[in-house]
Amino acid sequence: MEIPAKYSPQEVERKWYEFWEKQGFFNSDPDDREPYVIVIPPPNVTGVLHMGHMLNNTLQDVLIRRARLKGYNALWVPGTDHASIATEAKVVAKLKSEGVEKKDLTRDEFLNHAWDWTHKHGGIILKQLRYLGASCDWRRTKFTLDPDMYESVIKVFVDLYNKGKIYRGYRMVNWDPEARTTVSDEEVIYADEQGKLYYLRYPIAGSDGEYIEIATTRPETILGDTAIAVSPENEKYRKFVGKKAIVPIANREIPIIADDYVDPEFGTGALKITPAHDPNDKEIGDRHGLEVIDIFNEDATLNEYGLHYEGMDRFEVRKAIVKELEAKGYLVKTEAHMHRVGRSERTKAVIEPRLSRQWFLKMKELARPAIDAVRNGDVKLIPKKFENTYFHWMENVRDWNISRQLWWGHRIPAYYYGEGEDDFVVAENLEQAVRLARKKTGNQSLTDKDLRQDEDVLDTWFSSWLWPITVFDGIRNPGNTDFQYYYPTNDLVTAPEILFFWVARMIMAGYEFAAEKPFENVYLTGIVRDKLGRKMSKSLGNSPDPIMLIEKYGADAVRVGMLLTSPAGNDLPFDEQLVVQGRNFANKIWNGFRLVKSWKIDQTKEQPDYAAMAVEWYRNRFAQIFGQIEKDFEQYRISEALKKIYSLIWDDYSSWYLEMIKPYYGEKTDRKTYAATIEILENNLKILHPFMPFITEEIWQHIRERRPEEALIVSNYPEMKEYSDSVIRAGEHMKEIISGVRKIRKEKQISPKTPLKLYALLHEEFDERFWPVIKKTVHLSELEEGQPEGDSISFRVGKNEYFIPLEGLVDPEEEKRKIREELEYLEGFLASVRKKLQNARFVQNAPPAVVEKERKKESDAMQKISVLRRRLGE
RNA sequence: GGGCGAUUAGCUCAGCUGGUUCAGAGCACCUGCCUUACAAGCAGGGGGCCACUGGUUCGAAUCCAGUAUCGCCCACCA
Repeated sequence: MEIPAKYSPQEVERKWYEFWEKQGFFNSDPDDREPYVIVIPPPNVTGVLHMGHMLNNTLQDVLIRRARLKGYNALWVPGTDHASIATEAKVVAKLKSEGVEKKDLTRDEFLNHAWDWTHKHGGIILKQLRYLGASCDWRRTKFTLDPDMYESVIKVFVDLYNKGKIYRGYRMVNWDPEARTTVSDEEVIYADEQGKLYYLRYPIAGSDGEYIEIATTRPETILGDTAIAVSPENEKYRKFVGKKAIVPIANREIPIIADDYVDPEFGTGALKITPAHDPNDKEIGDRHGLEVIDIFNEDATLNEYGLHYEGMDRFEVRKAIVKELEAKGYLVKTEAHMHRVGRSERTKAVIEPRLSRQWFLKMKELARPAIDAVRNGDVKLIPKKFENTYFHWMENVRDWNISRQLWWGHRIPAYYYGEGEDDFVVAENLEQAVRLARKKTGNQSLTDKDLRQDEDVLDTWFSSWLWPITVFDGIRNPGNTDFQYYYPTNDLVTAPEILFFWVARMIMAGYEFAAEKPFENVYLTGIVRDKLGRKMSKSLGNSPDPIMLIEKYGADAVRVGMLLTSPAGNDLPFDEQLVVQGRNFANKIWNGFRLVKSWKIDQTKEQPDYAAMAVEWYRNRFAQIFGQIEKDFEQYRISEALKKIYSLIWDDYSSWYLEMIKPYYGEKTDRKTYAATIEILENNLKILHPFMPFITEEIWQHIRERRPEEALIVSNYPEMKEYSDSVIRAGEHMKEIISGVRKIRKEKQISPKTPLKLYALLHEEFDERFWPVIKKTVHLSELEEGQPEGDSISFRVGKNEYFIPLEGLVDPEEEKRKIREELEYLEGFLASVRKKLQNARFVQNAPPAVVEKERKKESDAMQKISVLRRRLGE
């Protein structure tokens, strides 16, 4: 069989993915094994894969594949989120481009369009995950608007309502005038923006030219003013309190009140109060029983309270009204002013605080068990630093506005039968609603025709907070086998950006609806950034297309590239170079395999000593590194684990082990060594498989014919083994000897083909079983103890001295200079050790083991020094 | 404004319970090599006052305090 010198991942990856899926290796059903479960953070149904998903899902796949190899019943549940605001915005935009306005459509018509869109674009991202190698149980794919999911969400709403945790409130909410919906606090992005502070004078009613001066950033809202507030401490304004001021232009009289909220130092010390358009003003208004005048329409144009500005946009009005105020002499001055402006995460529109009737969920009680869970370690956040942020948020959690003025989503199951505040019922369906409404009103003739369902839908997160429960149907049918077996799940891998949106709320939902945490560990990834440290985004165009990367370098390479430099919680500065490194690694592995495969076996040949030793050494080395890798995994140091595997395979296995056992040119290898090498290779493949599933499976299947159920993906993970420190230490010594010889060859330009003699003066023990390995690896003709006659070049490893006789090539002065240099260093070192030992306080206070160590250093250094002195003939 | 975290080689980061397994890795860089697995490679090499200032200690990259810079989160200053 001809194996190409360059590994080409493209067909290989397709082939094995299809094979795995067809064999059902991704599938999981309850059995008597211990389950290991991850639920995917459901991506937006119409989204496409970006670099953040790549990182996220690679991590999940690594964890799942490793668990599968370790014999767990591993399940990774995939799915998508309906993403109400994002998807609706896309559908609205698409319709608009076709000349159709949402407002001209009925709800059903619009939803039909939305479903069309979803069917057309939905699931692309799931297909893309397959290219990455994601080993999800695709049979279990869920969508948050699936009928069973929908039903669960509604059931939860009704339940919470009946428990008194959901209420309707007339509240100040974040209004996105472009999407014409409320958005949650978390969906508002605040940034400092340059604005202006306008100083305006309001005449005092009934006075003679007296006025009070206020400062505002929003002059257009004066039409909604219902008071002027000053600080009660403020001497200057005390005389005005209780009097009335006249709103410019509107010419309405409004009271002047005193309230502690007002900072006498800021602006003019007097504050105009517009309860309809500012949360603080609303609070002040509530305290003082002020009128509320809402001057805006849904799209933030002015309504009839805007007088002659009616119909104009808020920002145009701002410009216009400033001119009018100036013309009429009300404007005192304008100052530049930096202030924080909130914008909608989705539409970027400036958020308008708006009073409206919304549905809220009380959070305080729900938060309590979720706080405890993290505090007592039932749920662990990785890295731990996020716990502080978590607690801070949870302890100051505010009620959650769960209604959205959108159509795409779970429709709020409230049914109205009248116009009154309380003329509604909450029920799982219309039929029940009728029953409840009849009971509530006492009107038995009431029918479904008399009921109107609430027009709004629920916040997307109101369905995703149930995700780990609903994917197993744990709301509707908590007794079912899947739910009993798989819940709670094990690990969750997600971005810290949605710690509150999603993770915290899932923990709350877990305890509220399943009486149990939803997962044990939350691994928070970083943000993928570009080389310049900018967040990758579509608008910047700095994000590579992950699918293109996979096509160019292979999924294995991309996975390695993503993981090489991404410790938990740290941002990942992505550079295509990392993927190149991954690709090169794949090629390295491939060629290592080609080498082994090229060896011919001599069935009768005895195993040479060097090979026996090489095998022993590598097995020990593997056991050592494997232990470290397992520890890294326990601590979710996945990047570290990968780096260790990378170096084990590249350095220890390829550069050392394979070179050590490589048969002499033209010779065959013996059976025993070959078998050991295959076993070693297979173990390497097993620990690498979670990171690079495709190439490992490909090689695994090339090693020998295997039945389908013998595939690597479902094989068994290596066991932890004891290893010999002394063999590993001697191995390091050996590496140094070999490097020493190579260095001399290089310096003296001696071809690797020229045999050399090596003499060794051993002042400390060295495992002599390594001699044959050294002899072979650096092509020695002879190896003797002692010191050679005549000129030679020497080097030192530990306390031992090694010499290569090189008659005529040696410059004795040069040799002496090297020795003196080394002596100098050692003497300096010795002096520093002695200084420590002569310090009585050190000897007294330091632990005996440390002192002992220093003594050993001292004697070692002295020995080395005397060895070198002798060589100088001193 | 409040809180949290970071600062180690040109870049990205390890360095866990203070003591040569403490100054490390990968990439990048430099010098040789197309050596019969791999130039997507091999062999070798240079490079750091561990942000700054103090403190604790026999001993500090590591612990403490302050300063500076950066990042993140939270917050209603018009």
